[in-house]
Amino acid sequence: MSSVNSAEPQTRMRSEDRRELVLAAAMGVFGDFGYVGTTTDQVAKAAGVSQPYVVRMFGTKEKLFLEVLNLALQTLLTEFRRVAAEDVPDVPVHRRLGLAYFTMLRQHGLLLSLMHSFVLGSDPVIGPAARDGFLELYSFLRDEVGFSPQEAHEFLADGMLANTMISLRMGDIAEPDPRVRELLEACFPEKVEIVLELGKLHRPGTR
Amino acid sequence: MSSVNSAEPQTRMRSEDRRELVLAAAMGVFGDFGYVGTTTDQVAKAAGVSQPYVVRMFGTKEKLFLEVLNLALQTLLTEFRRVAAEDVPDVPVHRRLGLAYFTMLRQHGLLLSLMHSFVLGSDPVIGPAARDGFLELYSFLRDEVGFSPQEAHEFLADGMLANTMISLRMGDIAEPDPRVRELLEACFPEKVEIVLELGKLHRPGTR
DNA sequence: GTCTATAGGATGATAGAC
DNA sequence: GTCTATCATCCTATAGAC
Repeated sequence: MSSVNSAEPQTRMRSEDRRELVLAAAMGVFGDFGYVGTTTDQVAKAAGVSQPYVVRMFGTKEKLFLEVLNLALQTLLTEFRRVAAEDVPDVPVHRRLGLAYFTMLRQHGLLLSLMHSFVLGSDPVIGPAARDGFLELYSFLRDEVGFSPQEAHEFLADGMLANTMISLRMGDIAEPDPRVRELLEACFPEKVEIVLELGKLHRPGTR
Repeated sequence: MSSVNSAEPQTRMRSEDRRELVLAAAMGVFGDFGYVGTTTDQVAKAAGVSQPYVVRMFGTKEKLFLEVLNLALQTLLTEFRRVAAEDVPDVPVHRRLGLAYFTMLRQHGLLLSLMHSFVLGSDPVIGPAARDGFLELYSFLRDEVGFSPQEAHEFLADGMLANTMISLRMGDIAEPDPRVRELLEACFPEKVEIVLELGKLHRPGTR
């Protein structure tokens, strides 16, 4: 109810801003360690606030994850919509979406958090949310992009394979196996470097 | 060092047998809840032994998971090898392997445990093991089956999509959305029923 | 809006008996 | 080979001050 006093110390922010900040941090941490593997304290540290404050803002860790999920999915869809609407001759939608997908990998944790939710189908709360999200994505491909069921199938399959290999940190430098490169080359020509780079960047510290 | 006394009570087993029993139970539980989400006590209950005994047998929860992983991968490869060796005219290897994959879904937790490991790339111990496993699978497809990189790509992509949708419990009855069926139909014609059934069967109790 | 202190509830692992 | 008892740790969430 009180308006923001601009003379306050900088550590004080409008709650909207702090919320976004914490959400972004949470997305990164959840992406690295998964829902169960993530501690509200890790999120707090990543956001530069105290652990109880994180809980205070979102109620529970579960609700925080659900918000992250929602944010990730909406961001993905928004970007897809933007790209799909562009009218680029010579480059089919299919390909534009694929490129956009790899661009999203730069948003730390976005696709990884989604992937982690997909694996939580057995959870009574997160499971239904994850299923809804997956279906929303499918419906987008069918209704808005105009993909046939088969086109959607192929697009999703490639997406899940990409997610898996990013989650696996296939680019981890500890793996000099030439097979890694061949595998990535076969799966995502032109995008090998991105995956390899992410394998290095996304190396979180030991818990 | 002592030989088994057959007069012992039935609750006493040869350690090899008990080991296999616990491993099988662990595979199921890990498949449902993931590595972090699984409790050694859940495994113990599923196997009908005490929690400390589970730890005693495998040292740590981490080592137990690594053994489950290894077992799952070897079982999968063994089955693939068997099927690939068959000489069935009119049915290409590609298709035989695909069918075998869905057959493996019956082994509770086998593919799900593998999937959960793939998502743990950031873990300093499980990550490398998971990467090795994935590469072993890829090498099998290339070297033993004779797939081209592109064929391997497609096979793996479909596999990961299948894993994802099984993990998501897409067949959950709480989701009567007709879209679910269309999606499954598009992705895995002929295998829709299996996926739906598993969505129902694999509903674990609340934790 | 944000923090410190802390309660309360798991959970992995150890000790030691049978 | 298997169990009971139990410790030590960690982690979510609450209470309450500033």
